[in-house]
Amino acid sequence: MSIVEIADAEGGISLHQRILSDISERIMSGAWAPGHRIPFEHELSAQYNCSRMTVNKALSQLAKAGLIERRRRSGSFVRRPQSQAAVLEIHDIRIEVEALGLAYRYERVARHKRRSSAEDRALLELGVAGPVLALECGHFAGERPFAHEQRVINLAAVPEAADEEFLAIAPGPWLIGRVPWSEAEHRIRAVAADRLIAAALDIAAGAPCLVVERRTWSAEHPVTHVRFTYAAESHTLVARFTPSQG
Amino acid sequence: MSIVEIADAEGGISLHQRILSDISERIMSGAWAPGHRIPFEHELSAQYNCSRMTVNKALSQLAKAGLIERRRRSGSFVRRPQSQAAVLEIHDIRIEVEALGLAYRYERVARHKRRSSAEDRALLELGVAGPVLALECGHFAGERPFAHEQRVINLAAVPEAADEEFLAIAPGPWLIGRVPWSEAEHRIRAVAADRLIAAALDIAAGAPCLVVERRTWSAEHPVTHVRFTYAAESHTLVARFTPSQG
DNA sequence: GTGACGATTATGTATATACATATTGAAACG
DNA sequence: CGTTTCAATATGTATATACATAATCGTCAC
Repeated sequence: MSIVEIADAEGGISLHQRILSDISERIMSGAWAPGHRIPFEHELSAQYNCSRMTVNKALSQLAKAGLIERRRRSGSFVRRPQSQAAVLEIHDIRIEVEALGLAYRYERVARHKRRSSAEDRALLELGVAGPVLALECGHFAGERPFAHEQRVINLAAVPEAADEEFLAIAPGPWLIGRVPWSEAEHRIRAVAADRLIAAALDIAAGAPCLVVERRTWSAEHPVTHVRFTYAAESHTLVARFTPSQG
Repeated sequence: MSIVEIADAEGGISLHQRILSDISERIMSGAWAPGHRIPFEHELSAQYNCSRMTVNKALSQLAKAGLIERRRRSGSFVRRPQSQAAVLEIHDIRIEVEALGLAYRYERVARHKRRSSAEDRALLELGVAGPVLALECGHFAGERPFAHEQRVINLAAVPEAADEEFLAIAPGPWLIGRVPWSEAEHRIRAVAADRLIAAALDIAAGAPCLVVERRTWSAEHPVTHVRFTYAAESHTLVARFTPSQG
């Protein structure tokens, strides 16, 4: 939960949330500039006529969200937000397509079980060779191709995947909920469609495409690498951010 | 012997953090699957031989982080990860170029002060007409164009910008630190280079480009809209996500 | 049966209190 | 004069307690 969300809920809510939103309001508006020392806990507890614990709860949350910095014996100070971090939501393609009011269709194009090639190992950042499942899938919005999916699953990490054909269910939704993932990395870039992608998306070769690659780890073990390719017009990623590092 | 002394001897960190990490460990590893009911506060406080408040602090943080869901009278349950959100870090272009080991150069191409056009108001999501500053800038890595910047600044929100030529400093760094921003939105997509962009980036017209658009607000007021266009090969956005531990 | 109602239970919030810890500034001392 | 020591102070963590709130369960009257 971001500070803004916390701050937004200003209605009939708990006292420590009110204190939190009051303070974040003053920081956001610039009334308390970076470096400003905010009142001590005992001052705020006097102002709000509450215990120090209640103030402490609010200030601790502000500190964890990165809005303020706390120093023993010195007090709490407004921080300047430094890293521009955006929260990028990546939705299920089915949801995305249906949100556009179009019929979603999924199609498994190809499925190969094999020992990992050097390329597979590079994609998965896998040290040793082992069995992998390579998948190629199409996602359609109405009759038009929406996205093309190329995926490699590390069967050492997800052995159950070897028995799944992925004809009815896409590998993304299948993996979610089955494999608890601990880390993920996205790479987003623009590319020109090669012949394979052009055919799959029914666009001209060389046309611009948005590529989203995702690598997922579960407890240090590489799970899967997936590359989604979207035709340029069909897709925009939207990310929102607030100055907090919540 | 106090609880604090025990905790200090075992981990060095605080007790509620230890409880928090113990639980999130079990969730991540899959030992506690989604839907699993985690022990009640009073059970955990007995297990850890601490007060309910300490357990409550840990569980509240897990709930805020989205790892568990709490229901009165029923208990706390492991949640299924639903929205795949990634933290997308967007760096200063200078930093980015210099990280590649290349010399950074900035160039202001054009600067116009004008009343906002309908297009400007659409970009800024501005209701009423008012003065804006339109800028066009080039960012270079070595001798090669790296990114092209097209920006509109709402002079009603940032009047000081009217007196700045932006010849020596890029508008991005200038704005950061001067305007406390409260919210921003990114849109990321792939486009084919039009003639203007092709000339600016020294690529062929129609070549794929990555476009990052950013809109910034400060306390409900639109501040700026900026569009960065990168040649496809020159740029990849990277986003990482680790389920947080509150 | 079934609907009303109260008991039970788990979480949510807040309190007063206590002691730990880090840091600052000033006093004491060699 | 410089260094050490110590007290003051603000935050950090934990406790025991209290009452509020929401949801669920069982009982009892109708």
